[in-house]
Amino acid sequence: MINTPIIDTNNIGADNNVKVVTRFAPSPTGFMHIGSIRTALFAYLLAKKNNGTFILRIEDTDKDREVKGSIEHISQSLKWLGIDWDYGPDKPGPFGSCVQSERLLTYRIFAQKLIDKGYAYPDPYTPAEVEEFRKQAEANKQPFLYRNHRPKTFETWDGTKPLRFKVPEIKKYHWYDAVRGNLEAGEEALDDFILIKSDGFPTYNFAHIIDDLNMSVTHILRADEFISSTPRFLSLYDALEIKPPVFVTLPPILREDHTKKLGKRDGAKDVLEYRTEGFLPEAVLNLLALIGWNPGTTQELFSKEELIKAFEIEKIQRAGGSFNEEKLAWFNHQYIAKLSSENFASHASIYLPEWLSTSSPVFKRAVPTLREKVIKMSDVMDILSPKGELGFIKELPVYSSEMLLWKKEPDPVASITHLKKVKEIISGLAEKTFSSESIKLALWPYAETAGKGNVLWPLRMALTGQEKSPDPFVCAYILGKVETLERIDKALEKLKEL
RNA sequence: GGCCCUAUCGUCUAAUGGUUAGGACAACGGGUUUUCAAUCCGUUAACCGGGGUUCGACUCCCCGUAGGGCUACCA
Repeated sequence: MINTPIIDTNNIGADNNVKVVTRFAPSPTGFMHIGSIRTALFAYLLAKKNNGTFILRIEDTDKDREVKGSIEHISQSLKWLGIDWDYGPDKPGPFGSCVQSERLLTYRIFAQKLIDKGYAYPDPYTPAEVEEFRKQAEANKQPFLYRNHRPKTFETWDGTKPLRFKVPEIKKYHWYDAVRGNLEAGEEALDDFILIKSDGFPTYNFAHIIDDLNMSVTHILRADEFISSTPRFLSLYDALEIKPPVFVTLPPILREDHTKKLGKRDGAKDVLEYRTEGFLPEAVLNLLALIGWNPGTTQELFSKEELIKAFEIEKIQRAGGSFNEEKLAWFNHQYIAKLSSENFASHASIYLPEWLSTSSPVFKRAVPTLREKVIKMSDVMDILSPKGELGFIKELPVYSSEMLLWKKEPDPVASITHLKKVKEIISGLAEKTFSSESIKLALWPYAETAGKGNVLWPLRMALTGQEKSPDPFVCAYILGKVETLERIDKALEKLKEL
């Protein structure tokens, strides 16, 4: 028999009066993988789309892997992206704590229930003995199944040995996944897995099921490595006589060459590294949302609110995708372009060199240009560095007088004439209305008659002394009238040397 | 070894039996331009292979192939 979805996978809140509850359940390992964040995002979107509840649950049942400060790290990562939770480590729910290490009693209670039903027993073997069974099976090219070694009679569990689950019925399981459809697995997928470890902590396999039950989770969103273990979960659901939630399996995020899953060693970054590099949360969120999901339209740019509105389980993809930093850069550029001057300044502030503050007039005049050129916020460092496109702002670089001559028509005498005329025109401009537009407007007629290259190249070089820069009008505006005229004077001196 | 999942341009993806296989990033070319960038316009580029089913398959089925995952007192 094939299980059908228990409830409509979308719009449950609206249709069935059942409140959608999703959760993101990371382990505190100190690293927030981009794929984990994608899982969190989808869980969040599904909950919010249905006016449901999103829970952040910390699965800290493995003391060896735990890294101090991880909860703070996880919280910061999610907050940065605007993925906020209704219940979390800082905010217990009606079901109690959202930190598994603080829920040990609950797992004990359910463990006892299983023992009472005859579905759990202490593992009588030493780890070495179990390992031996495993090796034997491997040598015989057989799948290792602990249940083949299940003791005939069960001892009383005193808590010092691992507590194992006794699979109620060995059978082929069929189940429904909201993304993958009908799935199945053979009997070898079932085994007497460990419920509670000898250190008293539950395993993931056990704890997450109890928590999802207690927290009334309706949809489990998770990566596809859990498909294989789903029969185990189902057999546990059976033993506990509870209905499983809706399984929503997300496609994996692979390396760009698709040779393997994107891991730390393949350059997978912690999500907060993107913040450090100057990516906006909107851009990261947008890109992530589009890996493994899309609205079926040609829309690419989505705000968080638009994502919530558009998100549908049916549009989640089955095949694995990859995280493309070039596209992230494009998204980032889009979002930076939309930033107000004030917001741009606050984002840029930490990357600014010491000589430039966000409150300085020069910076304010440079903002539109910076905003246009920056791909990621940290780029402002390069752009403002001595060799950067706006490096000339701090001070006029040393340049040779020959550079003042336009390559196509190198004429010192003409250049002096042009620069003098340019100086005269700029001098006549009012400081109040000094803008790149007004400067261009004033200079343009002369530049057109005398030749744009002849006039504008020497001017740009006089102001910047460098090969690459914005156009001379912008440069003059950013420098201000006084500085502009000073630099032109210097250039005129240099030209006389020729 | 066993079990499971997946397969459209280089990348992210659309298509749910009938399309000139669409969009985006990247690449390339062009317009604009004193330079670089930005911007605008355009071009190149894909149904993993083989069998079925069907009047008709990217779409459904089977077999290969390739990739991924699980096979822990990790999650």
